[in-house]
Amino acid sequence: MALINYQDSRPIYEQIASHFELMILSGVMKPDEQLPSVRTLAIELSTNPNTVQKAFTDLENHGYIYSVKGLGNFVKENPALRDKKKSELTEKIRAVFDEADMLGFDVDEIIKEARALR
Amino acid sequence: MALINYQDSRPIYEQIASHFELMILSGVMKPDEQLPSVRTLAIELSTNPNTVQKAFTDLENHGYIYSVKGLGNFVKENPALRDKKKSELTEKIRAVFDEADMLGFDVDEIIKEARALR
DNA sequence: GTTGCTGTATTACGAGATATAGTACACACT
DNA sequence: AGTGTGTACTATATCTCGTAATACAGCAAC
Repeated sequence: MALINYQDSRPIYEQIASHFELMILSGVMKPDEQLPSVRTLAIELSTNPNTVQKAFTDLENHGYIYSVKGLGNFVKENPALRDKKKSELTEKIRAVFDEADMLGFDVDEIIKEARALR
Repeated sequence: MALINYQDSRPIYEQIASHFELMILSGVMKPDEQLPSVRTLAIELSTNPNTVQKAFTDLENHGYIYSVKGLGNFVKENPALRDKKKSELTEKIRAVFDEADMLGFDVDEIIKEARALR
């Protein structure tokens, strides 16, 4: 699994956070499951412990994980997060629909083409 | 029309470029119509001429406008741009569909909800 | 030709984000 | 005690974004 991509313009800490966000929301990582330690992951990704820590701090602030000093970071039980994520995706779609409308594109056609690409 | 929004995290030059991109693609601004001068617009937006110029340079590089030294910047005739923009919107939608799939969300339901928001 | 508008180029500076590096301390388990 | 964990802090470097000032070049109207 390519956790981060150096060609990606997004900051490394954000890519790390996104990765675990996906793992948690999709259920691949279960509640109370331990995340890799900041030092371990930093070595694995050839990056810096501080960068990993920033990703973990962000995840904690968003309710995805909790941390125990001396023990590690763990997946947090938080069912509401799935609904929140779904709302975010819906809003993202709505914004694109709006833009398509403003430009006079047929939204149904765009949906159809997007599906054909998969 | 609020051309730029200081609450928006996007850089000012990008917001300016997006604004005129929309004006041009939607047909509100016609081919050979003149854009405001870099100095005028800079004053109007309480920003710097260099910031406006960066937006205009980007627009020129993307084929939206052409510039004549001593005269100004003008909308370029370029019908292919609409197709390009449509492809971009389609790709954006496709990416969200993919993410929704990965998380086990029902794409049809998200589409329905997105439409209900408008 | 002068004036006044336009675009363009260049340099400099500052603030903030991103990332690295090193060090230190606190806590938990064995 | 030793090891691995999270956390905090400082310092440094680089890049982006934006501002600022200046200079030069081209077009049009007088």
